[in-house]
Amino acid sequence: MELDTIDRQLLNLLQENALLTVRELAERVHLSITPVHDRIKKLENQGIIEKYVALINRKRIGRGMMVYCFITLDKQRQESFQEFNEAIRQLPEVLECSVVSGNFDYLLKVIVSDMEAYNTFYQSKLSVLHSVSHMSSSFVMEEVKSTTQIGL
Amino acid sequence: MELDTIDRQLLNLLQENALLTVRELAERVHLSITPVHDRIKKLENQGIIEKYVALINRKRIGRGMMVYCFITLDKQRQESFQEFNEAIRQLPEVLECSVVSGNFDYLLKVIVSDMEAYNTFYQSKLSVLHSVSHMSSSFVMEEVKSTTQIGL
DNA sequence: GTTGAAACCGGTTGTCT
DNA sequence: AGACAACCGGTTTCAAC
Repeated sequence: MELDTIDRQLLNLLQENALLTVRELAERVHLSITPVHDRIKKLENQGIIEKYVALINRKRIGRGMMVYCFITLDKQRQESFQEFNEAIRQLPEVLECSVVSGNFDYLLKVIVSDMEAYNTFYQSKLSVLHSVSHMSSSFVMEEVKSTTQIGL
Repeated sequence: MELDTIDRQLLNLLQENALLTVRELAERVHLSITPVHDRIKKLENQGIIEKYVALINRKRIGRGMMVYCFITLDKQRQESFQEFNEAIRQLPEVLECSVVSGNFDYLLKVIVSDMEAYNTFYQSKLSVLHSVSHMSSSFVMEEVKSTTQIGL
């Protein structure tokens, strides 16, 4: 169950590039192919490695705008959160949504093509949700860092 | 340069699962292997597909805490932003960092093991940066949605 | 665009130490 | 647990249509 140094190295390498061959991985961690193969399968079966995905460049496919959205719900109704969560999961523009502590209830990361698209999204998909009581938007002007790699 | 329906389908499929074989992809988009192979290579060469990575479950490797951090810089000094950007890129705990519009300058997504680790990170790595003038933290209590897939 | 063939390479498995 | 070898299935390239 516990990860040793080799496992951590493998996870670091695979988070960087999932196409590395078992042979290459084996060379980098100074083991032979078999144990590396077994370790990777184990990490997959344990659910530590969740999936392998392609990351695409959003700007090159016309998704130049990224916006963080802060939302507060009307907490009068008990079912507000459930309803809101389910609605959000259906929206492809929302890549991340978390319930957070602080001055608002939710923090969303939204990706759209431009300001016009954001306006449409905002007015016809977000503000339309009954449970929303307050919203505010913060537009991304520069991405200083963006990675999926959890350092180990 | 423009993406057609087939390209978008391929990107959707590969964003969901990068291990799909060319044969499987070909079946799903109703083409033969050759053009699908060529299209994928083209998307890679154009930089539309940036990389293939393994996504790992942070909770299963002891990174149970996620925090959004809002930072305002002291703008007296011209070089503040450059310095801060470079410092942030070196911190493995910071997965995302953006310059944003609104009441603060930066929004960071930070991943650590627990509150103690966050406290250490906060005090010895963030507040230590000269350019920082104000900080506030918002702790993630529930991840409603978390995906890398940009819907096409 | 499609099909089919060939070469090559990596994953996978079994067996050995 | 790690090393070695054989097999299978995939990718990749090519030719022809």
